[in-house]
Amino acid sequence: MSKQSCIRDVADLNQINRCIDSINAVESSILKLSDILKLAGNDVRLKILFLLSTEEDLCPCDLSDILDMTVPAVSQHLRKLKDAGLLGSRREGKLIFYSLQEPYDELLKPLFHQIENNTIMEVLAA
Amino acid sequence: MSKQSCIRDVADLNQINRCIDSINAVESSILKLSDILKLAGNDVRLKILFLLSTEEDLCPCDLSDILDMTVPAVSQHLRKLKDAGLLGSRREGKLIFYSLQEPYDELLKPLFHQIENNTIMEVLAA
DNA sequence: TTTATATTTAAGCTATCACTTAAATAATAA
DNA sequence: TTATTATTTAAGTGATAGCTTAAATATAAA
Repeated sequence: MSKQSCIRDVADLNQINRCIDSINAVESSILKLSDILKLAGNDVRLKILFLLSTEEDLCPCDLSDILDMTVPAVSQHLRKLKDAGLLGSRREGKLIFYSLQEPYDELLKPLFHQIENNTIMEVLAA
Repeated sequence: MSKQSCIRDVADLNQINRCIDSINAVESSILKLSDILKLAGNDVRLKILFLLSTEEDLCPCDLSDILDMTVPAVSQHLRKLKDAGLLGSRREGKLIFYSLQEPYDELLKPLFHQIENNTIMEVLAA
């Protein structure tokens, strides 16, 4: 309210206050979800997440081949996903295998479902 | 394959080729979805989308009050969402009302569901 | 130990993001 | 017309993203 305010007399104050309350009630969820979506909102990372939704686990070296990117570039994406808790990792000798963490699997499933069914492209066409 | 290749002999070439094929099959869907998620991966825009999933429509002036932001800042977010086709707009005199476009409503519904149920925060706690 | 492999980290660079303020545009009212 | 209100657009700025290359770290094999 501080910076400015709608001054037109047709403004629906009920609606505005309802919206303010609505946002207040979910503020922290929104912040958390937008952080997750920010990570998923990059084609390289979305590919990694998508692959790990079906593959048990993958190492940076594999992903570098699959995505046709340098290993450091892949590694830096993996780090972000791991820092946010979306991925876990396990060492096996010289290799480090990354896998999708359970709860995020659930969260992302509906989106991946749309990818596999190419529903997204239908949306695009509409 | 160009830049480098896994040279370890334990590399699962079957898995790598399966992944390459898998990504190729959904490449365009991934690109489209990551663009959408990039837009949703910002707390201001996610709030706008969330509000418009329940409110019929809202104008920049209302959103400026609700989100406590300057009108130009709101307007620039709305522009991005509209350019991507997530929002539509309708003029009514001096006011311009933005609303969520149908197919994206469907796409985002599962995410908003998680917000409303605070499932996200449970994930966070896990 | 030395060597090789896998991965991470660091530094640098360009592009993009999200805001700010000021100016431009559009519609209405006086 | 002029003035007011709603919105957009534009220019400028500091912060961040995502890559590159080079160097550091970690494990295992010779």
